[in-house]
Amino acid sequence: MTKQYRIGAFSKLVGLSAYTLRYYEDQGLIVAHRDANDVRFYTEADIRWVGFILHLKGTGMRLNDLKRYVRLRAQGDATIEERRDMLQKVKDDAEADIAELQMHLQVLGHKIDWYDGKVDQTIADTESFHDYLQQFNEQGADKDG
Amino acid sequence: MTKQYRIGAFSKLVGLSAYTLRYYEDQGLIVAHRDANDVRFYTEADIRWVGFILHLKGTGMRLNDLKRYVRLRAQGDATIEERRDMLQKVKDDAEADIAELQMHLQVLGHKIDWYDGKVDQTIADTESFHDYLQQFNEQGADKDG
DNA sequence: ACTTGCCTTAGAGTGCACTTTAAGGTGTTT
DNA sequence: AAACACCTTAAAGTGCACTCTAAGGCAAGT
Repeated sequence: MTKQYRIGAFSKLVGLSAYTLRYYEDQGLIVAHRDANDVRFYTEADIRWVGFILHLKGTGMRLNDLKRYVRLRAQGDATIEERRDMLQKVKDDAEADIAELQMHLQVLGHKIDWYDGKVDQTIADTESFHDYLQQFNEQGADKDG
Repeated sequence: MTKQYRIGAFSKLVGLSAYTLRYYEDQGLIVAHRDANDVRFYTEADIRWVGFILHLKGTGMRLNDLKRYVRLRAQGDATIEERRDMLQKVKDDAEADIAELQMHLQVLGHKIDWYDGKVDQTIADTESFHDYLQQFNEQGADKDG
């Protein structure tokens, strides 16, 4: 009834190489089904599971943590809180990363503006980027990161 | 007059190991000054330069691109536009990364909410995360990412 | 018959950015 | 005199997540 995919087709579907799918299986992240000839096949549910793995990886979760998450999942509902907390930490970390990234981007943006000023002469030839930056730095800035 | 720092002190100041500072110098990213005994020293201006390098690295710029940037910088004002364009690309890429990250984070957030619902019983024991997710997916969603 | 797609294990290779070691040295401080 | 901070070059090691090769073998399609 529900569609089945062998590793080649599944690979294209989820955007991971067949190598990587076997590697993830080795690592215990995925369990493939097998046909009568021991050939792997995957179903719609596996698409969703790999999709979720990719969301987790996409937020910066490491394979080791992913493995722990999968082990907890296998232990059933008793581990729901622990899994929730894992995800919360991943989320908090990712949000901190974004905040830091945006801080760096702000400086980058100023530098680009400064270059634009140099090119169209609205910034004096003699003004250094450091001096130019001061105006965005007037008060309330921390010294580092 | 202006303060000088040897590699150990400078290392603590900028948060890079002495190894890394020498490595960056090898790679042409930094030029250290030398005293009469060939011992490296750094000044306030070097703090600012390393700071800027860290902003660039912080937005995901690779060492190879950083090297190219530094080479262009050494060639003077004629390369300003090229440098501007490099930074713009780094910025655009980083912003795309953030957008993707936030997309992943949204799913993560939903999963956390779903766990919370399981824990306090506001979500039926039988409801799958996939079904739960559908409500945020009503229309206008692309299939992937 | 041959090609294609899949299977196995074990191990090597890749890319990036460091990080450390080895094995010698100089100069300053305690 | 010993400890400490620094210097050199060249090379090896680390961590992560793949990525690929080797060398064998099955099963289905053309």
